[in-house]
Amino acid sequence: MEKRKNMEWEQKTLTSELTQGKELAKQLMNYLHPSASQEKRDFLISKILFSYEKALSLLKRDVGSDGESNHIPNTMLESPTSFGNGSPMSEISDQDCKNKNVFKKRKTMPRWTEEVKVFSGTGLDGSLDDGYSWRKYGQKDILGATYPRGYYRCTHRGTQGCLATKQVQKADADPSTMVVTYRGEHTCSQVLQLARSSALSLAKQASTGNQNATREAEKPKASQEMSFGFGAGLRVKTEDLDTREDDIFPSFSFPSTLIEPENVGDHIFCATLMDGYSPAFASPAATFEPDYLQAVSPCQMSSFGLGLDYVQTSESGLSEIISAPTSVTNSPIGDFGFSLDDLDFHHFENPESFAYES
DNA sequence: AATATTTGACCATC
DNA sequence: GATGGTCAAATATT
Repeated sequence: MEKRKNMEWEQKTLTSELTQGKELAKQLMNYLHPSASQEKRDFLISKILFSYEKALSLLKRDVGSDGESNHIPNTMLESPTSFGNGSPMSEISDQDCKNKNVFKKRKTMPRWTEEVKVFSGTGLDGSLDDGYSWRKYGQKDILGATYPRGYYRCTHRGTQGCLATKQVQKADADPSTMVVTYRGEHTCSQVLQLARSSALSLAKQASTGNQNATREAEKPKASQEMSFGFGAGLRVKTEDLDTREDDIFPSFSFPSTLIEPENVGDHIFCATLMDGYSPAFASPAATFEPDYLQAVSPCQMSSFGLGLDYVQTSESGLSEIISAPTSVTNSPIGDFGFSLDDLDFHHFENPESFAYES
């Protein structure tokens, strides 16, 4: 029924992504000549990467073998056999499904979440923009809570099947504090593409040493929004790390492959921060090279140059406390003027240098 | 069963 | 018409 539909859809998406990756790779072959546009190559490469990351994301979600991923929607748990032929899940027999050991963990740990507490100052409130576009789909008075909880999903759910959602709620104690809980990963290309152009720009500057080369080029909308939303001096704090292995080293879709596990260990903050976002610069070993194009999520961008602490919460999530401590006005974007283009390059080489703010 | 989350229809605004 | 909010009902979770 509903779940079946969902899974069929995911399989379609998976096939589509893989097919697209294949087609893009074919296209790339036509641009292999040195005379061909490097930019086009870069573009194709990053598109291919994205396609595969998205496909992997779907697979992880579906297969989710023990420890590998606990980011499994409950909707996937109840009728695993309804997967079509060829699907990884079709390998799982009915008996397996009845074996509690197989799915027990998933039952108790439904979805992975990321929580963000946003201490917004006056004037920013719930409209605080995290760079993604959301559509509100519900609101509910929560028992014991003073303020209602708003439910949002990614605008690109329909078009790109992005399953990310978030909940926004004012903190009981402090109405000026917003508690934002993120659920699911963004698989939409919105952020990726916005960020890519900027990353490309930066990479070029770095490689050529020409600071002005692409300055005019792209000021990604996302980073501008971020500067608007978070620019008023965000603060994020880290607190109670969950002890569950899966949560400390969450598996993740996007360019998580770029993080070597050992490096993740060294930077739990970064690893968890990037969980759900793009961890391109999470690893201390991650170098930033022109042909190493990666997406930068708005969250990351916001973290560059702005003190951010992130909070891993008990609910297998990541929390982020963002505060606008002082007078906050609805300053226009330009007032903050923050964008990747304005960042010093060393920020990328020393992720930890900007990650914390004690 | 109670509560939380999502859906889907409807409406408003640009 | 595209986009996004509201709200009751349906569904999922605890």
